Amino acid sequence: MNKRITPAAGKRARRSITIRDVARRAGVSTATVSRALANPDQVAEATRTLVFDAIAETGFTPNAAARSLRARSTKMVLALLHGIGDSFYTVILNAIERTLASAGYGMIMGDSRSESGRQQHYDRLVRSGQVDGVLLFSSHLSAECMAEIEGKIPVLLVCNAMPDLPGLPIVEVANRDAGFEMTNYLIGLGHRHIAHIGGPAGNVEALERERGIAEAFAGAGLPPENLQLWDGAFSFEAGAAAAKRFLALARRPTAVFGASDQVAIGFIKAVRDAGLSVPGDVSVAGFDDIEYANLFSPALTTMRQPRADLGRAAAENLVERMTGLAGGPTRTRLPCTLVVRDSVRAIAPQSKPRSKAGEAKAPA
Amino acid sequence: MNKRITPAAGKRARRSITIRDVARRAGVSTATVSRALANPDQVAEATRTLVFDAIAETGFTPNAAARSLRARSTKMVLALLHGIGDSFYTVILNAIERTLASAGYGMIMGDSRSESGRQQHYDRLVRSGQVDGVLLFSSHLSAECMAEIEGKIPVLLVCNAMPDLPGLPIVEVANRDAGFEMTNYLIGLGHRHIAHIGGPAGNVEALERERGIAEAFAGAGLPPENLQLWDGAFSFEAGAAAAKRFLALARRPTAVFGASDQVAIGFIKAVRDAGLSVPGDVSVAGFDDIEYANLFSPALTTMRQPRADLGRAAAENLVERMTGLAGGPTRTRLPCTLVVRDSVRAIAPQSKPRSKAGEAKAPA
DNA sequence: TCAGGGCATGTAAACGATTACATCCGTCGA
DNA sequence: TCGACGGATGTAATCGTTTACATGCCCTGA
Repeated sequence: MNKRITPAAGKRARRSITIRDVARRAGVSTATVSRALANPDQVAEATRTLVFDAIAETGFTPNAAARSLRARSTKMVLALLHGIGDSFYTVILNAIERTLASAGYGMIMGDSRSESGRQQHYDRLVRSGQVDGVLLFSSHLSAECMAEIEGKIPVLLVCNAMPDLPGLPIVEVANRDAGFEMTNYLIGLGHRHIAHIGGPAGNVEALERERGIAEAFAGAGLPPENLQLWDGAFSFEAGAAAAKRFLALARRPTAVFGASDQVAIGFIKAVRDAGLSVPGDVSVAGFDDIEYANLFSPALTTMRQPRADLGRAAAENLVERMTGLAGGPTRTRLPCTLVVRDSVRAIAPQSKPRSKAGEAKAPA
Repeated sequence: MNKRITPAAGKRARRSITIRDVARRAGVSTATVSRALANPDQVAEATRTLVFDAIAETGFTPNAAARSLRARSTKMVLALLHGIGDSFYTVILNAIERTLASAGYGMIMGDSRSESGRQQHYDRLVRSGQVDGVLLFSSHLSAECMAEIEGKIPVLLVCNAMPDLPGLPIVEVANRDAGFEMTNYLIGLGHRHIAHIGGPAGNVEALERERGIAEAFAGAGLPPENLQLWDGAFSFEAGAAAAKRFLALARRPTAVFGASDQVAIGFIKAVRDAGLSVPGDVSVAGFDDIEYANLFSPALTTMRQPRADLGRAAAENLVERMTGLAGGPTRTRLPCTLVVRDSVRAIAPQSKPRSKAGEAKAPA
């Protein structure tokens, strides 16, 4: 009953506990142990407890490498970002990790900034069969790599459509609708002259929003020249740059809509440094609803992206694909919600002497 | 010379390209291919090019599972956090990923919040030999797991000393010095009544800082009752709670030092909601220098933690341990730097009628 | 001429699981 | 009573590398 430890045992590098040890101890074959672990109801009740006891006594944990080698599956997912530091993604990642873990998957995090052959590093990672699935946030694998794993390893885009990868499934936000709703809100508050600070050049998500913005603008019968769509980026700096542009304008928009909260905050800071007040002199809306949106002064009116939901949806969708269960929808769009705070205000009705006789709502 | 593809080849699930294929193509043995890859100078020049050509032609990538199984090393590291969403850690993680990747390691990110057997999940991950090293941020592996991997898999703490795990190597910031320096700075500005909003109960890092604070206070010959060390946490809410406490005080400190920027911001928000101004009525300093410290109004005076350096140091240290190269120092403390912005101001010399005759410096 | 020492390479045994196939045994229906 | 069947288990091949050991060769020094 008691295990004797041979005198030499302490000396030699102790071999790890394998399925054989368990099998021997339980008096069964390794096949039975493996089955007891993978399909418990395939082995007889009595044998099963025998096996589980032996496992508990030996402290056995199946070796992941051996398992992967034989079963051709690693239970790992690669999440590839472009800059891990971006606080927007952390909430999404959090939800992804949670969902993956409860499905038994681990998450490898990679950053594909191109310096020092980083992309090559992650190419190799997936080509060497180290992951069962890939989540692409704002970055690519190489084209060859994508071609090689096509049909073998599922790839899913998160919040970042890629025009050059049309076939890939994607989980994102209903960008058009979000742009539409925010613009309607601004128009409803009396704003007739609006600017949007866009995302980085070519960003499909931001373009979609602009589409929604333009549609709302046109839908309200406002003249297109009153809508300015500036190019930008999702950064603070882009907000500051837009502010410079804004301040130089002879006739300034009464409301500015940023492609992200960071942009909006950067804009507000810069515009305030120039002596203007927000929302006194100009209303500013953001996008995303990051943590600081509510802590900033003025607290930011913004469109909330349901980041936890996005993460969960992405992970669930990917898991379905990895387990071969048909796979969820190929394009998932979750709705945003308008969050009203202090950085946007209704416009005083002393707006420009209007030549066209439009509406004439009574001010509050 | 040309490879003929058998008619059936398209039908059957195509076997992956193995080292055998390369060996056959190059006319050498698999051992030679393996050697050409691992120790290029062990094989003759001519053979080497033969092998590399064959690799290029076949598009071979070594299978990670097989390699790990045989070589007993996965080139993977687990970074275990307690809440991935914490923006403080993302910069550190960024640096870690960068450093690990350039050393050929991948990074698995895990969150050990205890819900739904998460800890068990990551215990299993490391026990199954899936990683070569572990970085612990603010969380534990189970005690049994720690015992099991002791001496086999290096574990390193990052910015989070654990009183119950005394033996582990750690990379952190020089907390005592940081507390000391900030306090001296405040005292130098004329503050004689200071409060510190501490970290969560039992947090060693925050306690170290308090030690530095108390030493600076005592060193300046100030009465200990003028220093208040409140318990708290690193969150916004903790800042707001501290504000409530602060506002209820009959005689309020003139400077409040938060254990994190989030705490400081939470404090400022709450105190301002109550009608006070910062730094007009009370000076507030933070800790960390997160991104928003500079964007907040007033821009936060704070101690900067060199997060990128911390990450790099941690990763480098761990890599040394994993490769068996003796291993870096067991306790690394990087210095913080004082960042002066707008939330702290020199105190007007109309301070309380002092009973004790202390110093009598001339005001500026 | 030959032993011996390197070097380059090949042979084949691991690594530790999964799983197709074989085997055994008890039961049931005819 | 016998054959068929099916459930539980065992046997052994397999996954794709790495690496200890063996081999063959050339060269050098005695």
